[in-house]
Amino acid sequence: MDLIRIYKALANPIRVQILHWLKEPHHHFSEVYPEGVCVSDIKKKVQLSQSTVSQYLSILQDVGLIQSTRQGQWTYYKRNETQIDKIKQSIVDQL
Amino acid sequence: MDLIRIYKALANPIRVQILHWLKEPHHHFSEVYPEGVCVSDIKKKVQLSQSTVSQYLSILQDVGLIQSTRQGQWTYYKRNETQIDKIKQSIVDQL
DNA sequence: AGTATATATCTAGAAATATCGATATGCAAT
DNA sequence: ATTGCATATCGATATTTCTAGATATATACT
Repeated sequence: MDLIRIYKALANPIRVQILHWLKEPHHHFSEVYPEGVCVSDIKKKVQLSQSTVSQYLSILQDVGLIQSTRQGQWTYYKRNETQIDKIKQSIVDQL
Repeated sequence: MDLIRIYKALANPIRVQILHWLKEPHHHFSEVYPEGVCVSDIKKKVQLSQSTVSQYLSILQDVGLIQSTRQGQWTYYKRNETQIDKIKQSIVDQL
């Protein structure tokens, strides 16, 4: 687990915001599937282009904070709580 | 407590390294005072210029991870464990 | 006063990150 | 096959971070 890359992923307010929304998706998105929330619904809530949102989600996924499921033309993203718990533990241990 | 600024401060391997050395300063530095370790001793261990090291320490201090004590011409730095514990708690709560 | 040492600050160029528009890819429906 | 979405990727530019050298500041010692 590369903590530096994780800190870099978290060093952006929008990415942290997205992570926060996904904590309680039903409070923040109208359409929530077991696989998560689709990119365009996340895009609606941030004032950023589709390409930026897609990249942000990739960055979060690359370090394990979220996971994706492709279904047809949609990609659903949700938090990877198991991994997040490991990351938290690692931060607490290492910091 | 501004977590984004904290994540930015931590998004650099050298700064994290310094923080780690200061966890057990006696294991990593020959001269350790109750006020901490001086800048030039830290500089000796990283292959970076004095100005960069000084700036890195400022960044860490600005977000509360370390604290400094000026004594004569020396500035000693050490971890701010109280604040670090609060930061850890905040990360665990927010993430 | 003059010199040496430790640290901080300023300025600037290089490297990395942010961000967008355009394009590509893949799927769905006609 | 073609059209229309949803998402991903590419290429370019703007912004931020990294990093060093030069300079400033403060202290210590002759």
